Amino acid sequence: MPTSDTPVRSIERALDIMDCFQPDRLELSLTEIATGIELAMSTTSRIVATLEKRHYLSRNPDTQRYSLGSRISQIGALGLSNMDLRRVALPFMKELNALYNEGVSLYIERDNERICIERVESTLPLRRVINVGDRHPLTRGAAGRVLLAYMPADRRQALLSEDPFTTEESLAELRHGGYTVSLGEREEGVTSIAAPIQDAQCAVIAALSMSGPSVRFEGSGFSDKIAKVKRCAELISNALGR
Amino acid sequence: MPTSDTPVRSIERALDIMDCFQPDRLELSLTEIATGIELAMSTTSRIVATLEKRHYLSRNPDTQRYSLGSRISQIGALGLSNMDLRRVALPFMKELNALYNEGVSLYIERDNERICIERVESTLPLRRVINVGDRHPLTRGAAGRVLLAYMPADRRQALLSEDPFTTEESLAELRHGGYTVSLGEREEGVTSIAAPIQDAQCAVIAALSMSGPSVRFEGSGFSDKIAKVKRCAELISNALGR
DNA sequence: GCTATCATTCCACTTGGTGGAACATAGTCA
DNA sequence: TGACTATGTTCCACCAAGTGGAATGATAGC
Repeated sequence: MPTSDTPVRSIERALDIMDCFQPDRLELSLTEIATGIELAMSTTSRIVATLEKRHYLSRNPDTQRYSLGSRISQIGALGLSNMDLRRVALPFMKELNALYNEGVSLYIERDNERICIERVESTLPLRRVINVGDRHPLTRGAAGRVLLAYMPADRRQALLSEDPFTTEESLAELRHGGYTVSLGEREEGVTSIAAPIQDAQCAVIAALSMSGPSVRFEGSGFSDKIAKVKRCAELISNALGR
Repeated sequence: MPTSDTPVRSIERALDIMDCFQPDRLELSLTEIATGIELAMSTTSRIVATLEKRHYLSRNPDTQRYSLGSRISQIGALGLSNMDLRRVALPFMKELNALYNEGVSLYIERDNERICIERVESTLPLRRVINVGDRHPLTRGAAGRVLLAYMPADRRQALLSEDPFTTEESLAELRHGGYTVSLGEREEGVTSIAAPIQDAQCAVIAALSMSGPSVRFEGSGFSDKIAKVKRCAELISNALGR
């Protein structure tokens, strides 16, 4: 944190209020909250009302007591699913990046597209630039194909009918081989290798991809790169509890 | 919200910042945040620094970009597991309460004790008062016995060796019958009937209990009450996806 | 080396945020 | 049934917390 600054007091007080709620103190009265954070009732009331308005707290109409609101669950779900996945995956991604100095990225499926949620870039001047938050179709590109391969069949078929670039045969092959390769499908001159990442229930929740200029992927080292990408995805899956 | 009050502006701004993060915008620069909430860079920097200090946001040291912090996951988990269970259970609990006008409560296990996370009280003057947040042992009382019965055997045996009031035989009987009864075990003159609540994976995650003065539980209607408590617990389990 | 952009720090200004007091409501008890 | 207590709401005078513009620093790209 910037050294010259001090935290915003009102915001700290609001966070103090949210921190009052614990596994054994899921519901609190206004007085309990005020006592817990050692503030005047009027001050507490105003801050609590602000949090309630924004659904960070909710008030039980029967007991008039407060508990954490639905917005907490929403942003918590946002944090839990993707934050932990990214945090677990990042060290492995960095290792893979260090091996070849090529871009390594992590994709999940959202709204029938894939989204990059983490990436480690190449430091070489010629590189495939990828940004966290970038959205791409599922039907084109190696990482998209991985996510597509493990989708429910009806959803997959709907997407393939819209863009029949990939076939069910090649997706079956992917599931069998545990990886796929894209040669310039989305970007001319770019090669990508992608493999599935599984969670503790063996569900495919993400795709790991390594990509870069095709000129650097040609030659005898290609199958070594494939093996390393698959291995990296396996290591991430194991770290997630598979 | 109290009508005369206005929300605390600084707090709303902090919440606005947290609301900037979306499934496809997991990581944002300071400028992106400032643009998103239409505030000066200096103001944004100060608010962001406050949230970062409290781990509601975290800064990627490599990219200098922000994402939701670990504290979000923590309080989100607090909300998700118990909030949803309570919300799902409450309508059924109210129905059971309306049938007999006796106290109905919901318990989960935490740290080898049971905690009340929701309750609907009787309106009769003579009633067994129960408060959300109350903690009780697992070895005494109907709801505790339910949670005990479905614990891992080693943990259960450790608790039974400390307080051998209940036996493995009676717990086996409970598992077979799907309910248990307490006649004044924790409170003289109080009777409780409890049944297990299961989640989508059939794991017992909570105990439903109906309790009140023993004088109102005596007589021919008792087995009717038992059946209704079991049924209520089943309905809740089904609503949770079992 | 220069430029543009992003981020940090500083500080004068003002109004947002404060808490005490008054008031309202509900529950308890003799 | 009235007095008392506890909880929660509303009001408002006061002041310092919070603000944003300006200056400065850092970094990346050309």
